[in-house]
Amino acid sequence: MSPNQSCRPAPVSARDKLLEAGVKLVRQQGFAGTSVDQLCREAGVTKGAFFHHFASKEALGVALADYWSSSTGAFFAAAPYHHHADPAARVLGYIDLRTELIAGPAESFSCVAGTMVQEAFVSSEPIRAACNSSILGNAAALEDDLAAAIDQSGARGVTAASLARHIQAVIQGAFVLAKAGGDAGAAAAAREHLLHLRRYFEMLLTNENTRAD
Amino acid sequence: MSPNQSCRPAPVSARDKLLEAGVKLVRQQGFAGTSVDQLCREAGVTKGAFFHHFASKEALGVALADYWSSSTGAFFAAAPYHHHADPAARVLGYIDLRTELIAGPAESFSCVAGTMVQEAFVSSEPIRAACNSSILGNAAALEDDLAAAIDQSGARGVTAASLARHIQAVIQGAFVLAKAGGDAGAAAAAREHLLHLRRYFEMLLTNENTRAD
DNA sequence: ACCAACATACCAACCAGTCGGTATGTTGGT
DNA sequence: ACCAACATACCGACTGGTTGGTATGTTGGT
Repeated sequence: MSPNQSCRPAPVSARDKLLEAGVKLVRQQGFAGTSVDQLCREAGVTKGAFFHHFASKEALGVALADYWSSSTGAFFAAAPYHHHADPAARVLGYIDLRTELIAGPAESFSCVAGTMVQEAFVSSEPIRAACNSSILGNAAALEDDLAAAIDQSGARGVTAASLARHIQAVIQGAFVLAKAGGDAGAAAAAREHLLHLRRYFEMLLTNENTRAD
Repeated sequence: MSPNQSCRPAPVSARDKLLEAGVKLVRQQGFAGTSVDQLCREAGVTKGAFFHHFASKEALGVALADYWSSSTGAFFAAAPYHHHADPAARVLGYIDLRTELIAGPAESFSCVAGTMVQEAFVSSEPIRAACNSSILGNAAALEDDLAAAIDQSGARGVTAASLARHIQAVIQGAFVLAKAGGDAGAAAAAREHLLHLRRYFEMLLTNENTRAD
């Protein structure tokens, strides 16, 4: 869940500017660590505009998760990995695309929903639910391909839903360790986790042992 | 990194009480979302005591990561999985132990360092470094066993250091998704990610193909 | 007598949220 | 073509409560 800033159109309305500011600031400082005033300053709008568009700071959090969902969802839906004929190749193509997207400092490739939910899952049920939908939405987009790949390879003991969620878990974990590691080599280290994930899926979905039965 | 509350001795000094309060509150609300007043209330001490023991809120964050490091480090060092003769069995034993520790609501098994670093990795370099040490400390404790297991199995293309860090990444990712998923079934879903991790390691370290060369 | 370990009282800055107001449409009756 | 009625988008000063942090005690062990 991290197509970077440049692939979204420049925001025009105050609402869009606030959401873009939210993406940037929440990635850097988290949700609680970002004040409404800061968001307004970053967006270049006033507090009046903020509370005209959002009933509360929490409401912006929910809207931010939804905004994140739809912009990343659109990005992956349009990606070329869907064109592979083989379903396993489509799954590996997705993992490769996610790997390529990891570059630069952690705050430029990490996930807004994953960051927000860590702080808000107890204190705000609406934010928790919105972040869950965002992450699960990314997972759901892979389930059909995974189901077909499992079917084709004859892999046993795994379900498409579980594998789809696992991909998201590894990505989120890679983001956490990248943040912890600091700027130098954060992206390279994060990519390595996706490489392990890829190897797991290769063994699971294209191994001759499981394919044979 | 989550031996639960009950396995630590009851805190006596105000400093220890504050650190225990920090574990509980940061897990639930994150670092920025937890105020000094709240920490004092939870610990049953006054603000004077807080600033007697910690120069600032940031200093408590650093101390909290260190406290978390040493208490979890001691827990895993004493765990019985070390007694397996086979190094691969020791690695799988660690993963199994981590799996067993996942139970109840997410705030009772999630990682303080992983939660803190998500918010603080830009705004506080000392906290970022302390959290990184905490996570890497857990990884380092596994490296010798992993190196031996790789050596024994003949697995190629992986290093002990990279695999050790990958285990921590999957654990952190499982925590993020557990928080997002909400109370119902959060633990069971998180355990499933460790099952995928276990399967990866089984294939990598005990597979006849790689073992044969 | 001294000092670490606390407690109490307080402060300036900042917080989320409110409110009265303005500028710029849009709509529908005549 | 005109205008009253209403809607939308935004402004920025303001408020009451909270924030991290400080200054000044008090207490009990040695």
